[in-house]
Amino acid sequence: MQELKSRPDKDARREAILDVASRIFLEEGFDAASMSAIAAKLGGSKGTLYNYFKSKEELFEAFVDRHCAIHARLIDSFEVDGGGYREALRRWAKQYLRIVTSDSTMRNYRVIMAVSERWPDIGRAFYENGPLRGARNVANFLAKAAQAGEFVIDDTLRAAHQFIALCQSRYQKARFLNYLPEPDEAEIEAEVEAAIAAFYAAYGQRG
Amino acid sequence: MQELKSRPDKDARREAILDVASRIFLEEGFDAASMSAIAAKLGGSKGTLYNYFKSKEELFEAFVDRHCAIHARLIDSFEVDGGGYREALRRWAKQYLRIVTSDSTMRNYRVIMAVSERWPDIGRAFYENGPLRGARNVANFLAKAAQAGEFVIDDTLRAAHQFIALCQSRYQKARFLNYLPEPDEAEIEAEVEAAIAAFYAAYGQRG
Amino acid sequence: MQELKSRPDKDARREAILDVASRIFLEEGFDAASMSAIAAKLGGSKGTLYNYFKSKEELFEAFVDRHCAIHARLIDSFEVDGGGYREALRRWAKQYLRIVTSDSTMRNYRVIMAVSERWPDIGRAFYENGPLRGARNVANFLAKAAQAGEFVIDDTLRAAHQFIALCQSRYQKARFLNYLPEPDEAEIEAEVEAAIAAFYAAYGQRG
Amino acid sequence: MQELKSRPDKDARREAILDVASRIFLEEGFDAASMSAIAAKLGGSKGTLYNYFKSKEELFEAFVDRHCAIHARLIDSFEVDGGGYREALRRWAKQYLRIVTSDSTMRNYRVIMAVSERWPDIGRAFYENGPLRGARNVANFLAKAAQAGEFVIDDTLRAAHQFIALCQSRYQKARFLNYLPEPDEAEIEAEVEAAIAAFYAAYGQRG
DNA sequence: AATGAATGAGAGTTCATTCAT
DNA sequence: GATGAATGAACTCTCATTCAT
Repeated sequence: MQELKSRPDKDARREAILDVASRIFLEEGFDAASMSAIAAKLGGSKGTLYNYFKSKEELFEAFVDRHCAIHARLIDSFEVDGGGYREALRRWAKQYLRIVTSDSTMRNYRVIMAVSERWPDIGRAFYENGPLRGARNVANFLAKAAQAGEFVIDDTLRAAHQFIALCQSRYQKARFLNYLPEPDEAEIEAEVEAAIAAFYAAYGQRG
Repeated sequence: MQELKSRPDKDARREAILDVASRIFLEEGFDAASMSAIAAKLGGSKGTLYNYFKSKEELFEAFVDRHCAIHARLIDSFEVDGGGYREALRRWAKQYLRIVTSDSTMRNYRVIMAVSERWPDIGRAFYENGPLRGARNVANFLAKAAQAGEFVIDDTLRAAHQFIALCQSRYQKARFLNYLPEPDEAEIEAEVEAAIAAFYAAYGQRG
Repeated sequence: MQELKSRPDKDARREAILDVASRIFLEEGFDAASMSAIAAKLGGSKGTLYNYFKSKEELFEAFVDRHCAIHARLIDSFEVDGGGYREALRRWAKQYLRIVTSDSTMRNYRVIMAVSERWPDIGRAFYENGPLRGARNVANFLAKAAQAGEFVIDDTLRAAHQFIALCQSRYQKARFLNYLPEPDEAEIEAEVEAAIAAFYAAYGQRG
Repeated sequence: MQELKSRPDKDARREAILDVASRIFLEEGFDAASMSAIAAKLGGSKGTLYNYFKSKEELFEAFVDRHCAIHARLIDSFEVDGGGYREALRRWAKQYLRIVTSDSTMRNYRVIMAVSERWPDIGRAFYENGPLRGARNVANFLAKAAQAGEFVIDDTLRAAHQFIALCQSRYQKARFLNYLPEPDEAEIEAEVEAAIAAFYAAYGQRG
C-alpha cells in the first residue's frame, strides 16, 4: 500500500528534479551549472537534491541517460516508409534534419561533446543512441530498397552515413558553432532535396 | 628606445602565457580551467597573468583568436592544385581530413562549441576561420574546375559543403563524441575515395 | 496488557539502537559519528532513531551510561581473593591490566576523554564507574590485608592508586596515544611482577 | 632583499594562524573545530587560511608538530640536577607534575588522543616527544644515580616509568577525564612525596 | 510506532580577481 | 612590470533534525 503510493511520488519528484536539472545543464553545461541553482529553480533545498542523486556527476549521468533515451525514441519514431522509396527517404530526412538542427538538440550535443573527453562513456552512449541509431535505421531502409532495385549499394551503412552527412552538410558545424540559427522549413527542404539529388546520382539505379 | 626593447619582450611574455593557457583550455575547457593552474604551469604569478589579460574571459578570447588564426593558416596551406582535378581534390581532402579529425582539432572544437551558446561571437569567429574558410577554398576550386569542364555545378559553395560532409560522413559526430579514435591513414584514404566517388557521380561531367 | 507486551519490545529496540550506536561512537568518536550512519547500519530510519532518543547528545549519553555500567560490572567481577594476599593481588592486577589496555577499552576512553572538556559530567561519571571503582576495590582489599598484617599502609586509597599506576606505568599513555599495541600475556605478567615487587618493597610488612 | 623582507612576514602570518588554530583545536578538538571559526577568530578570510595550509588536516598536523616541539622543549628544560639525588628527583617531579596536570596540557592530550586511532602517526609523535622523552630523561638520571650508589636498579627505563606513574597515580586518569581540577601546590607536593617515598623504598640503596 | 522525504545551516574547499609592495 | 598575499563569493556536499503520513 505504502509502496504503491510512495514510490510514484518519489519517482515523480525524481523526474521533476531531472526536469529542472536538464534545463540548467542544457543552458549552462556541466561545469557552469551549479547544484545551488538547480535547487533554487526547483524550489527545494540542496539537501533534497542530494537525497535523490548522490552527486552532481550522478545527476548529470541521469540527465544523459534520459536524453539518450529521448533521442533513441525520437529517432526510432521516424518511419522510413510509404509513398515510394524516394518520397520515404525525403520524409525521413526532413524529420531528422528538423530535429537534429533544433536549438534543443544543439544544446544537448554541446553539453555532451564538452564532456566527451573527460568521460568517454557518456559520449559513446550518446553516439550510439543518437547518430549511430539513425544511421542504422537508414542503412536498413537502404538495404531493403537496394534489394527492390531502387539502389545499387555496396556498403549500406557507409551510404547511410553519407546520406545523412549530405543532409546536414551546410548545418552540422554551422549549428554546433552557433553560426546559423535553426533552419526554416524552406531551408530544410532545400537541403534535403540537394542531398537526395546527390545521393540518387551516386547510388540510384540507372534507367 | 625602451619601446623598441621592451615591446618584443612584452609580446614574447604574452605569447608564453597564451601557450600555457591554450594547453590548459584545450585540456580542461573554459570552466574547468583555472587561472591558478595557468599561473602555476607558467611558473609565474597570478598577478602577472592579470597584467597581460584583464580577465579570464579576455584570456580565453585571445586563445580563441590565436586558434582561429592557426586554423585559418592551416586550411589555406592546403593547396588545391596539381596532378589533375580529381587528384588535386583527393590530396586536399586527405590533408583536410587528417587535420580535422585529429585529437588536437577535436579538443579545439569541443572547447569552442561548449561556449558557443554563451558567447555566440566566439563560435561564429571559429566557424568563419575554420569550416567556412575550408568550404570556400573548395568552392573556388570547384568553380575553376567546372569552368574547365570537369564538373557541372550549380551552387559551388553548396557542393563544397557536400563534398566536405561526404569526406567526414563517418567521423564527424563520432569524433566529436569521442566514439572513434583518430582514423589511420588507410581509413582516411577509404573515406576520401568513397567521398570522391559519390561526388563525381553527383557532379562529374558525364562522358 | 499492551504494556506488558510492548514494553519489552520497546526496550529491545532501544538496546538494538544502542548496540549499533555504540559501535559507531567507539569507532568514530562523537563528532565524526553521524546519525545517518547509525540509522543506516541499524537498517532503520532516522525518524525511528529520534523516536527513541531525542537528540544525538542524548543517544551519546545513553551510550556513556551503558559503558559506565559495563565497566563497573566488569571491574567488580574481578575478585580480589584467594591463594594468599600476594597471589590475590597478582591475579587481580593481571585481569585489570588485560582489560584496561585492550583496544576496546582504549577506544572507550578516547571517546569519553575527547568530550570530557565539553561535558564534564560524562568524564566524571566514567571516572567514578571505572578507575575510581577499581581503586576503591583495591583499597578495600589493602585495608583487609593491612589489618591481617600483610602491609603497613597509611592511606589505602592512595596506595591503591599507586599500585594500579605501577601496573600500568609503561602502558597508560603509550596505549592512549596508540604508541604500543595491546600487550601480550608475557608483557602483562612482567608489568604486574614489577609492580608487585615495587609495591611490596614500599608497603610490605618487613620481616 | 624581497626575500629577506617578505619571508618573515609570511612566517609571522603563518604563526599567527597557528596561534589561533591551536587555541580552537585545543578548545574544540579536531572535528568540532571549523575552518570558518578559525578564519573568523583570525579576522581574515577562509581563502587566506588555505593560502597557508592546504587543508584542515595539514593545519592540524602543523598544530601537532608545534605542540610536540613545545612539549619536547619544556620537558628537556627540567634539569634533573643539584642538591643531592633525592632533592633533584623531587624538584624534577614537581615541575613535571605541574606541567603535565595543567589544563593546557590536558587539552593537548585529549585532542591528540582523540585522533590517535584515526592517525596513529600523530599519537606516536606526541608520545615520543612527550612522555617517552620525559621517561628517558629520568632514566638517564637514575642510571647516573645508580652508578653513584644511590639506587639499585636493574632496568632504569622501567623504573623511570614507574616513578613517573607513581607521581601521577592519583591524577592521570582523573585529569584526563576532567574529574579533578588542576592540583594546587600542596597536592603536587603530597603526590611527589608519596611517590618518592615509594620509589626509594623500592629502589633506594639500603643502609 | 515507524517511516523517509525535506530542510537549511554550515562544513571544507576553490575561484577569479585585486592591490600594496 | 612582476609579485603573491588577501579576499569573499561560490562551490559541492553533509549534517542533525523535523514532520506528515
